[in-house]
Amino acid sequence: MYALADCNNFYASCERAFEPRLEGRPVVVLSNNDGCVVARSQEAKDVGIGMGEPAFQCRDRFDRHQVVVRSSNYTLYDDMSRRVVRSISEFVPDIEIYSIDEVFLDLRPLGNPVATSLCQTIRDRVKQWTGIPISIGIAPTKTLAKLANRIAKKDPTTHGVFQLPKNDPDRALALDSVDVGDVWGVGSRWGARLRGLGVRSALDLARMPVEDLRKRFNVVAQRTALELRGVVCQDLEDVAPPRKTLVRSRSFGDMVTNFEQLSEAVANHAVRAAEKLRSEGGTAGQVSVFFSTNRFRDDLPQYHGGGTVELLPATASTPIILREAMRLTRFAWRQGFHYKKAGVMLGDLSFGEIQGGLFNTQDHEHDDRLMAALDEVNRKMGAGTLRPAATGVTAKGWRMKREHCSPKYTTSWRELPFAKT
DNA sequence: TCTGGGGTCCTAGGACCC
DNA sequence: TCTGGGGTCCTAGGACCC
Repeated sequence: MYALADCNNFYASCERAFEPRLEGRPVVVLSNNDGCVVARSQEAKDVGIGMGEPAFQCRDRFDRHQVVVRSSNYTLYDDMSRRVVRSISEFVPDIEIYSIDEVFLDLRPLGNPVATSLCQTIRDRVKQWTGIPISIGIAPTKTLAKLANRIAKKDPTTHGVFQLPKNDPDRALALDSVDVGDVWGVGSRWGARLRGLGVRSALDLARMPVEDLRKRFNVVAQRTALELRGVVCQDLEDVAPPRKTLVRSRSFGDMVTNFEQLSEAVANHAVRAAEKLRSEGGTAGQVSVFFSTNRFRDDLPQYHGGGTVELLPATASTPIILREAMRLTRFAWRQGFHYKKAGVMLGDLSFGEIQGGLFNTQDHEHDDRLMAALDEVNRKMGAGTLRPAATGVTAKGWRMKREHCSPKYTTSWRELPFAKT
């Protein structure tokens, strides 16, 4: 048996955990740049605010229902996520961290009869220790655990924990209650195509001939259907496979029309990407730069530019990555467009042993020591204390909007919450 | 005026190898 | 009348996830 523990309305719940007065009120959290709604409390869902809706289209509803609006505070959410995971690991050692708000649990070593009551205990403790409400679904495959979790969230009689029934008629009933588009692995495109074939529910999908799915869709769709039948196709990944790419990108607060501002933004992304890569102990064999205009502005000419170069030898050195990123930017730059977004992607990553080139006689020790010193200063004195001049000093034009951000309650001494007596 | 950011996997087709 | 067989690697596009 597997279980999926999923935090309810995670970002909104994090905001609430430190501001109890938000309990019972509609709360939404916006994406970077205060652009779209990315999390909603139950009350916000109830007044019809959709996932992913642009904030400016919700303004009236925000006012009408006195919705509490927050910019996203990933420093807080990352730390709260860590706390939730640590709490769950006290009870179940074999886990897979699937996303910032989801954890798969391997219940196989534990035996079946205790599963539901154990998960009920986990749910209560996580709430008590972190303030975050979670729901847990229990089933023989990950896809079914996802489905069971959905039922645990929707049906109040489950009290947040639902184990998929073992006997056939009851299980069929549960599967039939879930829309095919809500199955893990079925997105909006496949959902529409499946409905066109008369497949409405998770049960219909489970009963579809898998060879058909393989032919019409692909092997991923076939696996999804098998998992719905209780055939394990995806095991728990308790050690995370090394990442293959690392991206840092942002939309700009305002449109950018001149080269200096754009290259400043790219420089910042390059520096942050290199820092992140070093913090994970990796090196990159490839760096890409990309920038683009605002795709929603049909009245303006569109342009997507960028390029990629190899890094030989692979490196995580800020000066080298920055130099290459700046070269790519100069090369791909076109005058006369209104730019809205830029980013840097590091690829061909390796972790552990660095691949040395046959003709590489360069000495990296100097660079490694320099980067270690840089990271140490920034760790002690605050991010960005030491940085290349190319990253600029004003962030004019491209700085992102973040007008409703809560404090870093759990990671900054200066921002600790106060309890008033 | 205002529309996020960061990932993975699969498939098909083309280039290239012997 | 007639033009092999078997492979790998890379890329772009499309789908999915949170």
